[in-house]
Amino acid sequence: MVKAFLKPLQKEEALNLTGGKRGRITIHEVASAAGVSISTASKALNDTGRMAAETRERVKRIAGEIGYRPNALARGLLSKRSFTIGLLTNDTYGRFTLPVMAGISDALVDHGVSVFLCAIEDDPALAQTHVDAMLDKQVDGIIATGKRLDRRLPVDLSNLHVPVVYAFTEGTQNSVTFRSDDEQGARLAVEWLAKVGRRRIAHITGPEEFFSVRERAGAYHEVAGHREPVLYGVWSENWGHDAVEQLWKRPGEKPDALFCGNDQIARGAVDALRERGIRVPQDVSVIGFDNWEIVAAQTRPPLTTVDMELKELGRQAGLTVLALAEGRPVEPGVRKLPCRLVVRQSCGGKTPGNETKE
Amino acid sequence: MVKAFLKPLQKEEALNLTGGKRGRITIHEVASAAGVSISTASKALNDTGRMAAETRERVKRIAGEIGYRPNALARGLLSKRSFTIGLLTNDTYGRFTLPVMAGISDALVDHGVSVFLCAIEDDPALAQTHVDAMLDKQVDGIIATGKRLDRRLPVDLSNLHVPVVYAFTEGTQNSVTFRSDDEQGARLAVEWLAKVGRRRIAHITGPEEFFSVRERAGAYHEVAGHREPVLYGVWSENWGHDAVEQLWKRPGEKPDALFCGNDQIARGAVDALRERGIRVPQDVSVIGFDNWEIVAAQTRPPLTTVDMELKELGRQAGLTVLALAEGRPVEPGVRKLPCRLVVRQSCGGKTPGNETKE
DNA sequence: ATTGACTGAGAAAACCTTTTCTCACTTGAC
DNA sequence: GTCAAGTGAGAAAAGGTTTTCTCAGTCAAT
Repeated sequence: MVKAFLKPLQKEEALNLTGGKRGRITIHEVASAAGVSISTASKALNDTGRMAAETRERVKRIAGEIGYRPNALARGLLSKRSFTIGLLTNDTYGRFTLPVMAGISDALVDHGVSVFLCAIEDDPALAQTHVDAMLDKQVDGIIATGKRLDRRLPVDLSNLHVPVVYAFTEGTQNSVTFRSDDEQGARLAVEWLAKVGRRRIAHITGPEEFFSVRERAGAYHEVAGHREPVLYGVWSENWGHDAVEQLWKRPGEKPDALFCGNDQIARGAVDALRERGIRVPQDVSVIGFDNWEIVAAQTRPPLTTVDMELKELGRQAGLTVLALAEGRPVEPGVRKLPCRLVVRQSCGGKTPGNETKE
Repeated sequence: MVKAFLKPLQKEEALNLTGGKRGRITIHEVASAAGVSISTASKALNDTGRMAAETRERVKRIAGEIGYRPNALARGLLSKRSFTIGLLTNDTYGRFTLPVMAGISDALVDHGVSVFLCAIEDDPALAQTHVDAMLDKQVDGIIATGKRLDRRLPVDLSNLHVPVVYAFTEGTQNSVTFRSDDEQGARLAVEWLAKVGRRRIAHITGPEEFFSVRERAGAYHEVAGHREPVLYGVWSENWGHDAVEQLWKRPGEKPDALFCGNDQIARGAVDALRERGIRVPQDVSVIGFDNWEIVAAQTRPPLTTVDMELKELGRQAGLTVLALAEGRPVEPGVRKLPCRLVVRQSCGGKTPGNETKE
């Protein structure tokens, strides 16, 4: 590769950019190129004020020609709007944060809003540092997101003077919180199993102290109708594997379907069934939760599962924080967004094409 | 939940914040509270200028008491430094981006730098929109990252007037690019297999058009010494599974070790071996690549694999873009960062404790 | 010819900091 | 008692933009 230092290169760049004058093109350049004052230039570009249509057009044309772009810092200083929001998350691995982030970005990019992503582990000091940095940079709002519905971020966001929206994490009093409707999602799963003809549905899931685990288990009991005990455990493939061992060692009738608390558990269960020579989906149907592509789509057979629509959740959180930033009224409270069933092959039933979204 | 609208709530907040005067506390408030001019206040807070030690202390104390925080927009307008950088990625799933992001953030948070995350799918228009938005916001620099070493992002960053650093994606002439040393990583893997006593090592990997696939295969040939053909395929568990079928259907001696191009392939291979009644690691050692925890740690047995140290890569990219932003000279070129072997159980050999980092 | 309304455009203030320049005052030396 | 040097602190400009205010000029109506 080349040996030259980068410093001189930058100088070259600066040179061929504005022909000697350092820095970016400002509205002053536009004004003088168009032969008007900066106030007129500003008004022309923003479609405000009064002026001859010809003048307005000329200014706009020239601005376009010389590649003028307004300095958002200067604009923000005056308007008190930075067109920037902060996304705070303690989900290091990004399983939940990334889809949420994608949704936020998707919803806000058209409004010219950019997103600061701040991954605070579970470190209160780090979290505070990031929040302070964001506030210093005059973010228009903050979205807090996490990996668990029933846990708070390790930082208090309740008395900031910018709006805060919570997504997939527990919010404060009088805040706006978006979360998935786990009850409805679980119902979707169990109803699907019933629809494909299953009657003896077992439920293998995560730790009972998770709120969403209890909600899903509640819906399971309600829909399945029987009093089959729920197998609580951890969120791992190993647990799914072990739970199947337990179930099949028990005397009496075996289940003909497994509703698993997440895709990893489902995957472990599928593996255990195969090891026992039980066919999925012919002998037993297995359904997961999360639609974590990397797990659900790669399992053999690919998992039918419940998608929490996190991207949509992010989209709505983004639009809401924007609304609050613009002073539009928003009703506080918890908003539950419906889940969606993704049919693949692990339950049998009709598979309407390739159901993998995005 | 409560029925009240959020609008009046915000007003309340604004009220108890500065006692009637809307908005944040500025240096004016500090100055008048301390009985000095704003210039003196500024100099006191920034440890510049000359003044009585007592004055400086008093200003600082009062600033702390009333909770003054300088407005980064105003500061940036003047200093032409926004303490903000942009991270551009086309890795929607975040497998590579998240660790890189974590490293960047980790390295820069102490310098007061925040990071805009922009996920451009592979959409040139979206990418341009995001780049423009970042430039408008006066980012001090941009880091481009991707999911493939030998592919460019769908946007030209070569003539920006802010520094650009490439991480885990192909850069332009005279740029700074950070990437993992796949050759060294592959050598690490094969040498480890040799060290645990394996001699007939096969290599199952991804598509040959990937640069990193060719590099790893090259190192494999070199270290393994023999002319065993490489099995090229795709990055999926299914391929790992199928490749084992192929290998074991072939006449002649079977391999006693598999070096897999990524963890997913390794996982598929382990599954296939188990189905054939071959024990891992007693009969065959399997090693992966990527150290994707979710795959590597959940496989039974957990995979020994190669970690590309993406977080460190991000850290260095962050520090480099910062250096460039501050005008410090940086030698252009491609920097290869060494990989690290993560020993779990799929190869046998000694397992020095729990080797999962972070 | 005078008024009134309207039009097009510029001057200046404001946003919040930092930095340079200036100035009044003190002190020590001759 | 004058001068030079040094000290502490404030005034003002700058950064790029938006917005309000002002003003000169035009035109139609009286």
